[in-house]
Amino acid sequence: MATGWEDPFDSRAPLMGQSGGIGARNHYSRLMSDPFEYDDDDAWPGAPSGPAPAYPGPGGNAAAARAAAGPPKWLETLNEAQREAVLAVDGPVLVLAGAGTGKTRVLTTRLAQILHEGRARPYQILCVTFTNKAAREMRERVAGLVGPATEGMWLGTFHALGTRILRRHAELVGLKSNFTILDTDDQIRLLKQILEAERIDEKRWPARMLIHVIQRWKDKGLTPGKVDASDAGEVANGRAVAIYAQYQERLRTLNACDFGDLLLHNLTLFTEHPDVLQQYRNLFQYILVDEYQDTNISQYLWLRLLAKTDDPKRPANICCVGDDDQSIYGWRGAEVGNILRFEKDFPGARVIRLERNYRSTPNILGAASGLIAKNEGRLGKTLWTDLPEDGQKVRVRGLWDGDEEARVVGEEVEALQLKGYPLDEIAVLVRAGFQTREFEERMITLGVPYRVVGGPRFYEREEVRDAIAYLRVIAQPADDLAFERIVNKPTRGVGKTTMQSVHQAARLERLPLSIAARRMVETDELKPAARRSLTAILDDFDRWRQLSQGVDHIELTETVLDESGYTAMWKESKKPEAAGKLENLKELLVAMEEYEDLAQFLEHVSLVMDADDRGKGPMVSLMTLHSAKGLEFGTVFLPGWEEGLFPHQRAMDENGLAGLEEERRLAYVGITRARERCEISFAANRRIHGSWQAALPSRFIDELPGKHVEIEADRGVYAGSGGGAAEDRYGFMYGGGSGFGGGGYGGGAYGGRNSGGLRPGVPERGRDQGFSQGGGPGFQRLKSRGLGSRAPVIEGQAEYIGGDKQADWGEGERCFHQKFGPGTVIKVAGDRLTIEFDKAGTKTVVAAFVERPE
DNA sequence: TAGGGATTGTTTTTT
DNA sequence: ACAATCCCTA
Repeated sequence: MATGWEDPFDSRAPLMGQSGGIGARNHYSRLMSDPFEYDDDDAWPGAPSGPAPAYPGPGGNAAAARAAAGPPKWLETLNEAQREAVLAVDGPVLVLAGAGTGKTRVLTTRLAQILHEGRARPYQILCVTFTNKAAREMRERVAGLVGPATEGMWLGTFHALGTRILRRHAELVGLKSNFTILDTDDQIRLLKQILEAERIDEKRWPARMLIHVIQRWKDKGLTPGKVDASDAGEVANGRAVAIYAQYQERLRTLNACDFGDLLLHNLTLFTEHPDVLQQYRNLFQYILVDEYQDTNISQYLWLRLLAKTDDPKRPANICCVGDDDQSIYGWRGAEVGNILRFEKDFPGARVIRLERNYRSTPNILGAASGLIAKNEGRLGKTLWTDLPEDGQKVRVRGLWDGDEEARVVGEEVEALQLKGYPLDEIAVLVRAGFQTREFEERMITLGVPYRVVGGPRFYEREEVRDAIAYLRVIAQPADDLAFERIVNKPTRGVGKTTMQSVHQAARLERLPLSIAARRMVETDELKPAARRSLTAILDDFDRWRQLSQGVDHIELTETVLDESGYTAMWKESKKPEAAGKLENLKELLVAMEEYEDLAQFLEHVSLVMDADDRGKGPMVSLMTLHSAKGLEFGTVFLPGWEEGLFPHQRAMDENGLAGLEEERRLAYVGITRARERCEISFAANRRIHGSWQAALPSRFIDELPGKHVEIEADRGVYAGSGGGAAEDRYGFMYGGGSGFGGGGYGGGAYGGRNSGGLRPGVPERGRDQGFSQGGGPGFQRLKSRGLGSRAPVIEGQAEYIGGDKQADWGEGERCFHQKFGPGTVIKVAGDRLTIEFDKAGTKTVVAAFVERPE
């Protein structure tokens, strides 16, 4: 260590045997018993009283000179609280950053400040985010402030950073450093095998559910030995812990990790090898954590291990940024408690509140604040803004059913579009993924470009995963899961029975599948046909492995996909999605170019590779409230605010008040995404799982403070269809007038199969029953009058949007639509095509969305 | 071994 | 309604 400041992990120096004397060991032994005790009261070493000693900067003269040149200009544009958060670099700091208060700005500026002052080298900074996207943005923004000085910074997701560390020390936890990272699919397949061997009825204890249980344990930092037996209860006939242990065992033999392991093994590594922990503690002089409210316990423990300094006089330089009001991931193990107990963990911690909102109008802010105030157990913040204009009130609209709701939103979007309002400033945020569908269809018929954010991720698609599986087997012959996945895909006569015998042999000889298979084909154990097929594919793999030494990973992939018959399989397929799959395979090759070699690509594909965001041009965004966190839009539509859907019934059933409060935070997140316009809506009738359900307006609507909200009767929509009752209906709804449709039905919980239809009952909350109707005949009548039929509306508007261009299509021509599949054009009107789809029925769509068939 | 008919469940999502 | 998965038969 020449300078003492090099990152030992970036030089290829051997890692073990450094530091970690006896004194240190005692110190750690105390620690070792503690990290897994989440509830203990053990406190962190306190911050020293008085000003923290300036940390001796390693940056040398250049940094000193920069520091002497006066405060950097970026400080000038910060408000007081922000500046405080940026400058408080010594000691533990918790930044409570409300929505739209410039959180990212503070984080990035703080990083820049640390680098600028020469307090630490980039590699001495650990900065953790939750998503790759956040990490990328952060890096870009910091680079924008201080330039290339960010190189080498440990900036990434918990998992990416955990992986980086784990690869360095894999042997210490029984892995090899080239371990594979499994995704959910692989996990389930593996678990199924274990369940089968254990003779556990998969019907009664589905692998999906058990993997969830195991995951939850991992989230808590619990290895099989640490799980409290009573915690497992009756799950899997009381054998859940044993299964967990076996699962871990199998992972180890496969030289694989699931996502949870990436951190869990880090915890094991750090507690069992204090000298290793010591190195990282020495290394990381500053730790920054984004979205702290979303950390789970294992992440918390990881941070806690790393943040603790060996010198009790020196405080941990850890800065966590978060917002308890935006904690919406409790269901996947996030522990709001982490943020609530920060001051206890780090006595003397400074807590800085960012409350000045730069995003939304006073009305939007007021509505959101009023709503979130109904939650208990908050750290408490009061967002404020000094915008002079209150802006438009938050509009709440009650509508007849989901179709109408989608139509109204569609119309508004269209109106905004005509006014020249940029489409990418518009978002429709829904509670659950399936809700995007009706809006999608609406946008298609209107010809409004849209994008669904957060659909299936690119690398999760079947064809991409298959292709990757081939590569994984090439890179790692021991990768059984990958081998199994593609050994008979395309079908090549290596079926279940063959694989069963291979499995058996593999288990007996404790060999990886592909090795066992190689041995078997050299004997007479298999039937000749199976033996021939299996030999062929094994030879293929041998050949490809050879090839991988000679050519780059792109060429290799091309060859493999071609020679394996995989591409041919999709080319011959008649499935409507086949063309898209081939497209994705090409896309994969393009994506691979970003990586240097196969190993690097494989590393990133499971951790980092994002969904293809090749959406071009301005588009309306459709997404769930969860995926909207962190984003902002000029106009936000929030449909589906109905009891049972939002708040979601299951959230309440499974988590009671805590579940409800998380739903409320979700609503808060939704509203605070909007800068100037926020429109909430709910429908009286909604079709869920095929059957119509009457629904009550969400309780959250009641909770919105009246002075920031306007409840709107959307006349016109029903004019002439409901015998004049429509307008009254809405007046009554919130004004307490007389009823429509007789009321009396309600209870809008969405039940299962058997609750189909409407059931009599009294709304739970004793509210006015106004808006719940009985569906039935009246509803049918409405539908048949054309409320549900789209054609008249569409054609009327086609002229506005489509102009006079005649689409280049002829009637009777065959065509293909990304969403609806193949079909036949039956009518051409301007750029609108009416198409009879083979599967999806007859629809009118914009020609631009339609392609020629292959 | 493969493909078709029955069965089943259907919140949110990152890594 | 719908899709994914499972089981069974050809």
